[in-house]
Amino acid sequence: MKRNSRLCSILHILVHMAEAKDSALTSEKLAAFISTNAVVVRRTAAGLREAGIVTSSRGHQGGWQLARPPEEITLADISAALGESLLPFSTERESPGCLVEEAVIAALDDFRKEAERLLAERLARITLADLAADFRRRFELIGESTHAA
Amino acid sequence: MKRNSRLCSILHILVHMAEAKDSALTSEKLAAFISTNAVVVRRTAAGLREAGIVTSSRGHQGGWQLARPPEEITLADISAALGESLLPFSTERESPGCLVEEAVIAALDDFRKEAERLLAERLARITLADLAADFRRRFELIGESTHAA
DNA sequence: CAAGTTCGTAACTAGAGGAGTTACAAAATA
DNA sequence: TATTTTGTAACTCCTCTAGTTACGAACTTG
Repeated sequence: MKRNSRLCSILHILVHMAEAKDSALTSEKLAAFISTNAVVVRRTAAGLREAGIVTSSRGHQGGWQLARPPEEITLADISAALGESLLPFSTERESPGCLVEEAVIAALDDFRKEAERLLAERLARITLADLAADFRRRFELIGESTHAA
Repeated sequence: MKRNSRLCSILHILVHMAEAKDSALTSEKLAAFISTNAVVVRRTAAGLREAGIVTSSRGHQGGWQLARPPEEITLADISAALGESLLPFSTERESPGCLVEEAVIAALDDFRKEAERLLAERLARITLADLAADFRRRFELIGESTHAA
């Protein structure tokens, strides 16, 4: 898993979970989908579990599943669960008391607030089911997938 | 200068330049405003110069100035000159041929495109002159600034 | 023209952050 | 009970970026 591609990787494995329907997928299998390590998957997926997006179970036949139907999971939910802002610029005080800095920070904070609202609104329109449907459309057109769900 | 605060820092020194009107500010002075090193300022400001936002001159009385009136410099110009997307998530292929991945990447790329358009549109509404005006408003209210322009 | 300023840039160091890895305990199931 | 699988801590490794040092080039002023 390369840098800054967390959202992309997570969506990838979540769509695989959506396709797997009622059977659980192990961290090991999920990790293979995105060419990474099982521990990395558990680590990241733990955040999704806390957000109520996936569930995990141990032991035989254990693994990961969606906690609710993919129609009810939006990209906004997932993005929020990852806990990082999509706009990761920071507005930290460097020169306490400088009024120029205060004006700049005020403007940027306003912008960030508005921008995050806009982005979340857009992301909330896309569900995991939409992605899964697009996958199936591609599958029917081309007829193969290197690693089937 | 702390991580991910480049836009904020750059705006800070640009507003100082706007306030300095026709006299050039040295890298040394600009660096002090944002508690960093003169070389770091030159490095970053070089990008702004290439984008036609600032000019630099060497020797006595040399330093940095805005290349055009602050009314004509928008935050969108500056953000673009910094060369980094405000949405730094990446969509790299991990599993070539996987149709799930293709569907995810297609959706994210669409989202990114639309999001960048929206953000640029918002940033284009704010000019350096707006920030400078807000600074002066604050200055008149409180009446002091720890490091005057 | 000489002295002093200031930028331009290359080269290196240092530190932070995140992924990858190993190891092992805990829980679940067959 | 044996096996599977998650949970998590601890560590290494890699990459990115800021910070720093050093020195040459360009410019101004007296």
